[in-house]
This record gives sequence, structure tokens and C-alpha cells, in this order.
Amino acid sequence: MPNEHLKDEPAKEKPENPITASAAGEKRGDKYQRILEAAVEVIAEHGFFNARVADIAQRAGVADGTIYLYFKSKDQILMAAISNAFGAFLELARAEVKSASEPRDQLRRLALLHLTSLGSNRNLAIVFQTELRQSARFLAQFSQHQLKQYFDLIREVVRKGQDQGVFRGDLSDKIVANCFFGSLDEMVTSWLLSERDYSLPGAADAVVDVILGGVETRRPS
Amino acid sequence: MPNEHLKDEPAKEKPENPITASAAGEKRGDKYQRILEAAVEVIAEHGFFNARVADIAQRAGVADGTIYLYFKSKDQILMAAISNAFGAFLELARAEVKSASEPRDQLRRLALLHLTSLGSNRNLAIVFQTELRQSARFLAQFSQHQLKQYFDLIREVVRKGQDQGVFRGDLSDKIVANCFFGSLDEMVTSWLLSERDYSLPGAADAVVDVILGGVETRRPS
Amino acid sequence: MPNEHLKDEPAKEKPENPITASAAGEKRGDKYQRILEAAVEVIAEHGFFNARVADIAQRAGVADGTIYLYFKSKDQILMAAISNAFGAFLELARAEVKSASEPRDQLRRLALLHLTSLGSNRNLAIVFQTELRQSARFLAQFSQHQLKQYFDLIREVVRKGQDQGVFRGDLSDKIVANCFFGSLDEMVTSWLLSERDYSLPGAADAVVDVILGGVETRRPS
Amino acid sequence: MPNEHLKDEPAKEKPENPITASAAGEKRGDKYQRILEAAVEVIAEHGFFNARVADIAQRAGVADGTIYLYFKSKDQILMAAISNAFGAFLELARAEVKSASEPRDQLRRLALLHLTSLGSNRNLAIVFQTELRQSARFLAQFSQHQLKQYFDLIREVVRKGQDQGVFRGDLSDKIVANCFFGSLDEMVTSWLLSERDYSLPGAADAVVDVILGGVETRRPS
DNA sequence: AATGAATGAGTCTTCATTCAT
DNA sequence: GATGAATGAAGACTCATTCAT
Repeated sequence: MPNEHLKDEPAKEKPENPITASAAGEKRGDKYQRILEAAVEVIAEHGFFNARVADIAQRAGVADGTIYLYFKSKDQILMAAISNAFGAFLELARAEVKSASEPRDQLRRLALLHLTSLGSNRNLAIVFQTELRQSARFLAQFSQHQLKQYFDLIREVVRKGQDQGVFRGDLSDKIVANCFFGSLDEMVTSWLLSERDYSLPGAADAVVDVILGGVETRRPS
Repeated sequence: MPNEHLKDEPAKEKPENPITASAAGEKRGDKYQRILEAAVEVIAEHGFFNARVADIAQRAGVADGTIYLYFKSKDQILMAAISNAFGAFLELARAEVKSASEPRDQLRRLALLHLTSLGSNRNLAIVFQTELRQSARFLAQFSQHQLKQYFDLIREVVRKGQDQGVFRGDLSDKIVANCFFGSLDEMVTSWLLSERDYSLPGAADAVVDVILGGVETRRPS
Repeated sequence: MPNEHLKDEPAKEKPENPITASAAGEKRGDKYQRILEAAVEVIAEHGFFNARVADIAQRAGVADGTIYLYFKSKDQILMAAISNAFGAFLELARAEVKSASEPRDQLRRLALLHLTSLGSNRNLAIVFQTELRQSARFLAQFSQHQLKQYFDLIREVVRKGQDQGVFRGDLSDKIVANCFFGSLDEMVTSWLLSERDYSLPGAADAVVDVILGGVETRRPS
Repeated sequence: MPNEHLKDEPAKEKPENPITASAAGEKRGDKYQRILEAAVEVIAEHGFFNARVADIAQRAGVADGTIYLYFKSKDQILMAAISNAFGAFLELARAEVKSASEPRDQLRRLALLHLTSLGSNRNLAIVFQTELRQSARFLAQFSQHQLKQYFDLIREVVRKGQDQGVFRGDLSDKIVANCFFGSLDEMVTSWLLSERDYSLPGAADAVVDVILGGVETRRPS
């Protein structure tokens, strides 16, 4: 488990695929991971509904039938891929929160992690941005559970900030979390649709600036 | 109905489904619209890929084959439905911007329109939140064009605010627009996934508060 | 054609496929029947589990998908084919019973009908002999219902004969019906497995002779 | 080979599974038999075509691949199971015939054996009633051979009875054998489809009564 | 213009069989 | 001999699209 990643800030110095990387580790053998990775690639390329199981198998270098030794159905592959990757991300996010104690700092780190993680794995980003919502509705279990945990993590930080008086107390923590997540999410989306000629993590500060600016209590100059 | 929000803005006095409503007008006859509306309903219910053309036809009260007198393919239906609805929304958004002159006011109005429009038509909201991104990738033309116009509208307001000195000049207008749109977008998404037991437009002020708070130049107290 | 077997039994003067024939009549259009007939042919040839839907479609002269406009599943085709044919046979059997009043005569006629019907349509006979029992277990509804009615018809005749004193009263009507049906059934099976170089209806008298001989009350010579 | 079962008549006092029992004997080792028995169970439960080799393997407590060390194919398993069981039954039947000399007595014993054997092993009965005919057509060699031998045995008894003048000479021995076998066969089938709340061997006398009654020469009272 | 029966290409999934260990 | 993971061929079924009426 690649969680020993950051004391101070070194995490951002080696940001390649923090999510996928942590998913490795031979869980259920090599093929399980290969299929999962192939699935993310193919789904990113064609979208879930246009992705053929045969393509995933081929890209994973296994026979079609082998897929079904590891997954019950095509749906399950998507679920597993998202859940797997998001679960890893969630761990990182929690570690990130723990690695700091000041709420503003914590949000800043979360934002950076969010953009770094997705910015370093385009395929995963695509799956997250386009398939996650689909699955949220149709394969409903997922987002209700894991995504909510991410939100809860953000909300906790917000509430702590409010308790400490560094964040405005007149805002719903839920709305703040929505703005925070939504802003980051949209950054990723627009980055995906763009030529991706700029650094996504590089925009983290600006985004945090905006959100924190609206959330912080005004310090009389 | 979250409409009693403004005093002297006649435009919003008939806000029920501002998007869909404006799409009416017998374009290419009654059936065209009926099919479009049926498509939004069915797609909202099952998702684009699980929506069957036969279902759309049935809900529209026409024969399967009739669909193809009006649309070239299933893809075209989704495109048209989104484009149609979004085009109407875009008009409203432009009118909203014109109806005010102060940038902060303009953003406030846009936010309210955004949340009111989607908050008053659940089906359309679903299609926007879940299918729009898919289509952005697969039926690519759309978002590149119409969604960009919406973004550009926001960015213009932001830039104007920066020029006038009411918004911080050190922020990229694009990033601000992303935060603005992303926040609203996430509000809608979380509202859809929730029990929808609260008023979406009612949250507009809070969202604008956060974003504007981070964007406005700090007035020395 | 084994039809010239009887002098004064008008019912049997047009016995070509009494079962299938009566099933005709454009029920649900031409294709429904064509598919059913094709199904019987293909199933007779390969057995139900080895029969491919595509083959049935081809033999019926329709597209694969067309099958599913008329039947819900492959199983349903078998069910329908058997039920359809057996229903028609059941009607004939009832008519046959009504056409005579003397129990021995009634059994004689039933036997002749049984052998004539299956003897004149080899494919149907195969399906009945080999697939009926399978379906009795797996598509259980059928035999529980229709086949039971045939048995009940036989048992009624037997009971009437017992009441009238022409049949031994010390035998269970169920066992007698089993012997009667089983004997006929086995005649068909062995005929199917043989070269079919003899007339099946021609054996009716002998079978009835044996069964009746064992069932009749002994008339003192 | 447990065939030393009857001197006079005790055979019927311990009728549990005469067929299966005789099949034992470590032919080609323990696993061969275990697989055969598992096959009968699984096939009885699901039917041959719905029975998976993996299920048979599991029930036999061996690995999937092991099956193929003992059998060439799935078809071969069915063939072997039926052949094995029927071969044992055939031996019993021959012994039964030898154990008596009077034709009527011989038929009576055969009937009792038939009903006892199948009545004491439901799974085997199912396989015989439902799969035997299938295999008769598709795995053709079998019934043409073994089943024919059983028929021939019956026919010999019948012919001997005719020669001795105890059976009517005007009946085809084949037809009589068909009636005899068919009646017994149907008894088993109807017993299987019923709740099996009655004793199958208990019906032997009645069946023999009917058949013999129709076959015996009438003794002038 | 409208219909809706018909089409048939496309794909997920199963499972008998193999073979490296 | 024994295993069981892996294979991949095969087939039922769906549904967007067409076209004769």
C-alpha cells in the first residue's frame, strides 16, 4: 500500500497515478488487475456501453471467458474498476487530511490530490467524469457509498474550520463541499475536453483560492 | 415553485420549465416536439444507452418508424434534445445577463436561472447531468459549441468584473468560470441524488456567496 | 398413408395430420404457424437442446429476430408447439369419444386416433416421444395440464366401462389408463426407432385386443 | 457382481437399488464409479443438457479435468451411466427369467423387477424415463443394443408362452412386448410425476393382470 | 406522412474441453 | 494420476433501422 507518501509535501514530486498505483499489489493475482486496467482503458476510449467485453479481454491479454472467472458481468467490471480506483483515492485523501491539521491546509491538500490523481491518469479521469455519474444512477450502490465518504471527509474539514472560526459559520457545510468538489470536478472535465496542454495540478492553488476566499472569515485588513 | 424570488424581473414570472417551454413553437410540427420530450423522459428514466427507440416512440404516441422521419438516428435524438433544451437555456441566460449590468448581479442571476431551470425539470436535469458528458465525448459537436457558449458568457461577465475592479484580477477567468459552473453543476447533481426535499434555487444565494466571496476584491473593512 | 383402415368411421377419412391440420387457421397470421412447424421439424431432427433458433428461423423463412415477435424464448416455442399440437389432438380425442357410446368402442377409437395421428406425422411423433417428457419436467406446466386431460378422458371411459360391467371392476382406472396409454406410447416409440416399414394404425387392433382382453370381464364361453 | 440374489423368491424382500448396487465393484477404480453416480444424480436433477460437467465433477468430489481421464466427453458419461445401470438391470432380468420356468410367472417376475428397480432409485428412474429416449436418438448406439436385448428377452418369454399354448398365438410377440414394456414404463413415468406416495412395486400385480389377461388364452370356464 | 412488421448485425455469457503444473 | 485456471467457440436474444403498405 503506497500510503507512506507524504510527511510534508513530497507526494507531489512523484505524482504519477497515485490511484492506480495503490490499487496494485497482486490482489487476486495478476489477471484481476490486468482486466481492471484494460477495462478502464477500453471504457475510457469507448464509454461503458460501447465497450465490448471482447475488447477488454483482448487488451488484458486473456480469453473472453476468463473475464467471467473474475467478474460476474460487464457491469461488475465497471463497478469494480471505479470502486477499486476510488477506494484507493479515498485512502489517499484520508491520509492527506491527517497529514495536516489546519482546515485550510487540509482543503488545499485535498484539492491538490484530486487534481494530481486525475491529472496523471487521463483514462481514469475520463471514467470518473463520464461513467461515474451513470453508475451513480444505474449501478447505484457505488456513489451512495464511496463518493459519499469523500464528501463526508470534505464536510468534516469544513465543519472543523467553522468550529475553529477560520471558515464562515453561516454556510451549510454541504453546500461548501459541493462547491469545493464541483469546482475541482469541473476543472478536470474542462481539462479533459481541452487539449490538456496545461498542468491540472497547477490550477489547484487558484481553485482553492476561490473557494477558500469565499469560505474564510474575513480578516479585517 | 421557487419563483417569487425577484421583484422587477418580469422574465422570471413564468419560470416553469423555462428551458422546455421556450423550445416549443411548433418547430417542424407537433410530432417533432413530442418526440423530443418523450426522448428526454425516457432517457432520464433509463439513460441514453438503455433507452429504446421503441419506448420513445410509444411515449411520443407515434410509430417506431415515424421517429426516423424526424431524426436520422438515435444519437441525433439525444443531440437534438440536449441542443434544443440547452439552446433555450442559453437564450434565457443571455437575457438574464442583459437584464443586469453589475457583474456580481449578473452572476447571481445566472446562478439562479441555472438552478431554477434544472430544479424545475427533473428529467431535463438528469439528462444534463448524466448524458451531457457522454454526449460531449461521443456526439462531440455539441458541448464544444453550445456549452462553450455558456462558459464564454460566464467568462465575459467575469472579465468585465475584473476590468471594473470588482473581481480579483489575479485569477484566470476560465478557472473562475469553472468554479462557478462546477459548483452549480454539483449542486444539481447532489440534489438529484438526494431526496430532492429541498429547494434547489433556494441554495443559489449560498453558492453565489461562496464563489463571489472568493472572487471579489477584498474591500478593506 | 395409413388411412384406408376403416370402413365406417367417417372421422378418419381425412386423417392426414389430424393434429397439425386442426392447428392451422391463420392463428396470429401465417408466420406464427410457419415458425411452429419449422420448430417441430428442427426439434425432431436435432432435439430441443441441439436445435438452434437460427435454424428454426431459416426453415420458417423468417429472420432470427422475427421469431421473437411471436415467441418469448426458445422454451416458449417448444411449449407452444407441443401445447398447440396436443391441444388439437385432445379435441379430436374428445370428439372420438363422443362419436361412440360403448366403452370398448371408445377405447378402440382412441387407440386408432392415437396411432394414426402420430403415425402420420413422424416429426410430431418424435417431438412427442422424446421432448414431451423433458418438457414435462422442465417446462412442467404442460403435461400437468394437457396430458392429464388426456389421461382423464381415458380414465372416464374406463370407469364408465366398469360401471356398465363390461370392464373388470377390480382394477384401478388409473392403472388401466396407464397400460392403455403406455402401450400405445411404446408402439409409437418402437415404430419410430424401427424402419417404420409397417403401418402404425394397423397395429391398433392388436394393442386394443391385448388391453381390452385384460380389462374386459370374462364372458363365460 | 451382486447377482446371487435369488434362489427362490427372497429377491423381492430386499429390493433396494438392485441396479445401482450391481453396478458397484471398483471397475476402473473408485473415481469412475463416483463420477457415474454423480452424473446420474446431476442429470436426474437438471436433465442431460442442463447438467454441467463441472457440477458432476463437484458432486463426485473430483476436479473438472479428472472427468476427462475417465470419459471422453460429456456424452460418454451419459452413455456409460445408462449403459452401466441398464446392463446391470439386464443381468438381473435374465436371472429373473431363469429363476422361473412358467411364462406367466416369468413375466410376473420381470414386471416386479422392473418396477422395483426403478421404484427404489428415483434418480435412475428419471434418467431412464427422460434421457433414455433422447440418447436413443442422439447417442444412438445404446438403446439399439441394450434396450433391444431387454425387449428380446420379453419377446422370448412371450413366444415360449405362445408355443406352450398359454398365450394367444394370434398376437405378434413384438406387440405384446411393447404393451408389456410400455405399460410398465408408463407406470414409472406417472409415478415419477405424481407425489410418489404409493408403492410402485405394489402396482406390479395389477399391471401384469391386465397384460396377461389380454394375452392368455381364454380358458373356457 | 405514417405505420409497424420485419430484419439481421452485434454481443454478452456459458461451459465443454485442454494442458501446464 | 490429478488439478483447476484458462480457453474460445457457439448461440440466444436485443433493438436500431428499413420499407412495403
